[in-house]
Amino acid sequence: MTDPVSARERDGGKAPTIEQVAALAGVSTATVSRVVSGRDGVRDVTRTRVEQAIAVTGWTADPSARQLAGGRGDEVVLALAVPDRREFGTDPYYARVLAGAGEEAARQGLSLCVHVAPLGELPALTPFRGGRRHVGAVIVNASSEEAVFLAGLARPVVSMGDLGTAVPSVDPENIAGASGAAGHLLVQGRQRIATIAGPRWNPCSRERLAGYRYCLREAGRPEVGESADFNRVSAAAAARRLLQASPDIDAIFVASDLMATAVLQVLIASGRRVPDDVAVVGFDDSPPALMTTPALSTVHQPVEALASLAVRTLTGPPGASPQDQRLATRLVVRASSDPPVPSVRMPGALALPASRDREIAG
Amino acid sequence: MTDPVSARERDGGKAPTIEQVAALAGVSTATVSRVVSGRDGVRDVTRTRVEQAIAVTGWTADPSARQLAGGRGDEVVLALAVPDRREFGTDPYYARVLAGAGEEAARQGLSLCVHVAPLGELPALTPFRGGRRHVGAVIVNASSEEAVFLAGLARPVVSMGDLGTAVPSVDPENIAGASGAAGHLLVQGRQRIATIAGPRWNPCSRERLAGYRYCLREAGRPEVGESADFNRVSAAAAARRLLQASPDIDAIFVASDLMATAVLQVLIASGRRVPDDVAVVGFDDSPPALMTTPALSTVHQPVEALASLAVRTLTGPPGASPQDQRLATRLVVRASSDPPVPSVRMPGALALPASRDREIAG
DNA sequence: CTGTTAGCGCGTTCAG
DNA sequence: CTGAACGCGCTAACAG
Repeated sequence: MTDPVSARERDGGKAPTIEQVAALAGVSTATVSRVVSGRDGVRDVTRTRVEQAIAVTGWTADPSARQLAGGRGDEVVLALAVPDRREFGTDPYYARVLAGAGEEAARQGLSLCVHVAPLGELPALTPFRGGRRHVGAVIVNASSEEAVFLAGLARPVVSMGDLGTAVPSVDPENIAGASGAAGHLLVQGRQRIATIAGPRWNPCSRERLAGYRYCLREAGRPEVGESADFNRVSAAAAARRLLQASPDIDAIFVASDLMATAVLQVLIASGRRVPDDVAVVGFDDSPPALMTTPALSTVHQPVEALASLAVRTLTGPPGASPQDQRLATRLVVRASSDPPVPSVRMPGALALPASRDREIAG
Repeated sequence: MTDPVSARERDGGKAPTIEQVAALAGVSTATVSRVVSGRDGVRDVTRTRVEQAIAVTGWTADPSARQLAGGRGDEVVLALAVPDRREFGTDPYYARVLAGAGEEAARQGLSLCVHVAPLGELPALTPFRGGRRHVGAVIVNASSEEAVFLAGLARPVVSMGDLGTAVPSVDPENIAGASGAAGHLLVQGRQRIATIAGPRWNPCSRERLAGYRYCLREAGRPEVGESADFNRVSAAAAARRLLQASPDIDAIFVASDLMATAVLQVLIASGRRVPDDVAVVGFDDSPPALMTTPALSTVHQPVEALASLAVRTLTGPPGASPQDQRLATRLVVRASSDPPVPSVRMPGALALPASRDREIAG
């Protein structure tokens, strides 16, 4: 669209090298290198001459050559483990992770390389077999065994999802978020609040379950729940089991919005009204929460910001960040849990802890 | 999870080089290179010795060094242009593209680098500034001006979305798909069939509009429609305008499922019943189509397969593929357009052209 | 069939 | 403040 094309055309499709730039500027390649590296110790006149030569030739340092010669990497790896390959395209969570990580990487002038592997097979991915072009990797859904292995390799690793002390991690405040959602249902006067939890192997879903339990226990209410796999099919099955076992529930906290969309459909198919008969609150605040009728109440988690933070942790000075960084969640009340049941209210019920939110689209 | 770690630990964190492998196998580095490149002209005994040495050391060729020396690239670039950065995490289309492209790249032992740019700024992305590590780029939402520019660069480029003769492209059969959707509504006896089209700048949405128009014109019916931007907010606004201008419509073909979820909500909010008063058919067969109540009828397009095909076109011999490769779509009838209105039926109506599909979850 | 040699393009010493 | 020389790890020619 500007110059590089003509530059490339005239020399027969070959990219210019640092040597040509140096020649054109009347300096040595070392000086060009100093200029582009932003190092000091170059006279202003010289620097300007070099910069002009760079502009004229449209030269860009070849990443391969730069890295071979000892330069730092210029790619960050995003390695996602999924139970099923299709899950990547199906669960909006991953797209949000990618959006956040990609934006932060771009801001730092880095490329983002995405790799998807079956659960438990992260270490087999090519990026982990070395290569100096990677500055490090953000890993998603890793087990702690995989994490310790990967942490033993040369490059730094940050996990999305707490893995103990194996590697640094970033996470939403799952316990507080889940407990807040359950509290919201409690305050409405809901009597029998169930949960549909995520899979056991996932640290986030364990924490959300813990938050739900904590809240109900404090309130002296019985826990009732099923667990599912963070996908719609298994969530629908779990919801059916739940209704079968406890037909009298009047609220459900679901560990992800994607699962909640399926739960909603099962409830409606069973003839129940939402929120009148049963209230539903999800977790994530992902796009599907706005697509259902009624729209889903949910616990907002800042997935993009978490992914971005993970990348910054990777590229920042090693050991500078806390072991497990947490970002706040926020309850978003929509039609699926609003208005509260008009009947019973808890004595001394608090005001609703969150603002209402009734957008139809977005 | 096996040897490389110990290998890396004993030599002080430095990766082994081809030279060490060669020494251990008692051959020259050139022979090791031949073995890993799978070239013939190596005695079986020698080859085996080398392979053992590789296994023992846990060596992997450094991609930077390999490329500097003239080897082929090992990354494919996926460059997506979006009107708004957030759209990447919001529209399931992109996740599906990524899933398909990533799977194919992995199958070929290549890495996938994802870059997102604002509409019209694709050429500014770093991958296009050269670098021998890329085998080529798949571009999404490029304009034809951008495409001709990018095609002028060294590496091959394939577009998702027809761009004329600028670059090779892959596409679903938009016209047939859209026309089939409209035909499905026609056959049901729907009287006033509207459309909500996608943005003008997008070739796919232009083709879908053309398919809709073709079908209605053939049937001698009036066209009525609005256009929106492939997002929920603008689709909801378009739906409201449509209902205002033509309150008597009884069917809408929407150019994407994401938009259709918003249209559905607007219809319901307006007091209309779906499908009884108004039938809705979307396009894509993306996950959101299954999340609504009623579930969305839609035109299935094989996004993953298209992305995979785009990658194969890139990595295959240049010029070996047709300029614009098309993959078939398929109408999926769900509750939002089923059953047909019981009232009027067209004389000589055909049988429904597609199988029914009533899954609640997936 | 295999070894030797010569770069690939750049960062980084070390002299000057 | 700047330049000359070296080498990163590998592949591609050519010899043998």
